[in-house]
Amino acid sequence: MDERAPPLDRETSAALRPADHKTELRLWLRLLTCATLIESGIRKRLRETFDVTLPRFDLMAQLDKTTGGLTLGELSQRMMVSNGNVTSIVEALVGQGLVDRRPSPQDRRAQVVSLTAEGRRFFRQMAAAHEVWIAETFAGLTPGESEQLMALLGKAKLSARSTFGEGSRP
Amino acid sequence: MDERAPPLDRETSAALRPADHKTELRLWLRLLTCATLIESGIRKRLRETFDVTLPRFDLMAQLDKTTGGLTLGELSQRMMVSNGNVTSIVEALVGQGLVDRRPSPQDRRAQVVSLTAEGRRFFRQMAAAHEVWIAETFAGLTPGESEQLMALLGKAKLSARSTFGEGSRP
DNA sequence: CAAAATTATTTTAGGCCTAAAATAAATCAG
DNA sequence: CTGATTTATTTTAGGCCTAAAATAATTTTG
Repeated sequence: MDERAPPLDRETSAALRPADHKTELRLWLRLLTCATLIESGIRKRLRETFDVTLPRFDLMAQLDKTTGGLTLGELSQRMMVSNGNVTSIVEALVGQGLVDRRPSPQDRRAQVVSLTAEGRRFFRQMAAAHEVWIAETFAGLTPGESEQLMALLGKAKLSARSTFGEGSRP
Repeated sequence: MDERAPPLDRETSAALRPADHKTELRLWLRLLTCATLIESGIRKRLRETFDVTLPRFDLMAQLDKTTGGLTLGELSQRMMVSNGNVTSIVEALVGQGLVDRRPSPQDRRAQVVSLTAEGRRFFRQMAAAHEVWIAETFAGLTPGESEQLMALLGKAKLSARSTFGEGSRP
């Protein structure tokens, strides 16, 4: 009996070899590069123009979207950062007088955070500039392309969520 | 003479009002959410499976792509992080015996960093798992969609680079 | 009701990250 | 060649971030 294995055809050997996923890898790197590039740019402009950090801006943005404030836990979930992290950012913003923090009337464990009048004024000013910067960032895409990108990222988000589980932010 | 201004038609009033860029804003938030979601997932798996941090994995990935190593400056540029940051990550990896650092023969200011044999072995093992995780992450997209997303992110990258200036990584 | 489990937050230890200042070596200009 | 500039890295000060442990209040369960 012939002991040698028969030669494998192309399909079979490809199926046995661990599939390579270079395409997905490149896609991930490109997505990450885009995000990092924009994030650094925005961070720099916020610092230079308003002397504010990006996490503080983000936190204020969450508060500006609501009426009546948010608890630390809600902030943590929406910002997709850890609980303890929110504690310290809020601490800093309270120190700057931009944010208010008081115990929840319903739940004595919880703290409700909201923008002060000054905080809201300041945030709105920053938000206006921020909006223009972001528009500039994507100016190289036609409206149709932006729409497509939005849709594809929506699919990617669902796909990623299903592999890594819920990571908050609706 | 009639003192009242004539009523503005829809086009004109839209042109006078500062344009709103809610679409681009939503696009940016979605891009950021995707990146954060995937990054957190990968970070967690790297920690649980290999007890390694993402920045260390990234640094080793850069080294694995080259022969002959990279200087700290090259690493900093390719990883899109600050110089001082690279110094400390390399420091940690040298301590773990995964990476080698020695003065450049050409330039006495520069240090050349490369993977040790153990580092390369370990990285290759991680890279195999990482590749599968990323493939899983994008499994919800058809090949055609991945290709489209890749192209659109390419345009977005160019556009962002042109507004924020070069942020390295080709 | 009281013990157990859950939930909201804070604390702790440690790593990542940046900007800006400080070193030190290489290159340039006269 | 020498002073001035540029380049590669390190150091410093401070902020962000996480995981895990600790508190404290609420809810669930037996």
